Amino acid sequence: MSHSDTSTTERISDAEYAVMEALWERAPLSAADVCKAVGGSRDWSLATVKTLLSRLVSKQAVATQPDGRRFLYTPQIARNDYVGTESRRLVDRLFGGRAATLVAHLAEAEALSDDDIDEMERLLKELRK
Amino acid sequence: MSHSDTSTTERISDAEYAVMEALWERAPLSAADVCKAVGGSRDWSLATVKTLLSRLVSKQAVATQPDGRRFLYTPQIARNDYVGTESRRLVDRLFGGRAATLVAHLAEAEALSDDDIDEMERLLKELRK
DNA sequence: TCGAATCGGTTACATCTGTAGTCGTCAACA
DNA sequence: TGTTGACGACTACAGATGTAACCGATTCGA
Repeated sequence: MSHSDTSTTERISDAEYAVMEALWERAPLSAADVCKAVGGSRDWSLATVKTLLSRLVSKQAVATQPDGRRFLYTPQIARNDYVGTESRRLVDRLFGGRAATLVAHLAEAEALSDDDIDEMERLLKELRK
Repeated sequence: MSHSDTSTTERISDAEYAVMEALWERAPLSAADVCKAVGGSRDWSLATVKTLLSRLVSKQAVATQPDGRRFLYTPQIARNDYVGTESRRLVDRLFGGRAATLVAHLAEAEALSDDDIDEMERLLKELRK
């Protein structure tokens, strides 16, 4: 585990993840802000958002910072770390750890755009350097 | 959705997935067989395996076929379809649908072996054809 | 200053998930 | 032929998850 130990890896649920997205996007937010921010994708009541936020706080995935009346919430885990962990999980689970197999599946499913292909080639060239 | 509509996409849980793995591997199996087959990774009682199997049956992810005394279970959804759907889910959720971004993350996390890189390059060359 | 709008915290509750025990049945063995 | 196993079906139950109402405190507008 060479990287910064990724904190106490408590799983983040789907709904919780949507909240994290909002937080990663727009720095420190109040519960109401988050509610508005995710309003597009999910139609949650403020109460729901507050529940998700407290759960994330217990999981130490976000930290609170008092701001007079209310709290401002800030992600405690980097989006990069989370995304990395999740990707790895999937690759391990579904493809025996072989990322190439994942790509093969996406390819077979025609799930790759020309841009995707271009970018991946660029990436691989970079890696090979 | 060009492929055979992937059935009523009921989510398959982690534990259920382990059972599916066994079934995908060794064709039609009895509950006891499955129990033995997954014995390596998970240490489940036969009862647990039976519960998971019935849930999978309700979800129409596996079908039963009477074999005298017992049932034989067979996957109803192709491993390829499942894996494809899950990969797509992840890419959509975490990378805004851009598979290249996934690869970028795996790369950054040094999660790609040389073999992975080789194979991906081969794949991409193939796709570009 | 008094009521309305906010806040965070607490409680609620149905569903899903992981894990397993119990029950009725039927078949095979003794 | 009666007993013991093996089976599937049903039941159980704690923890996670999705979704939200209620409550007490506070602040802000009238």
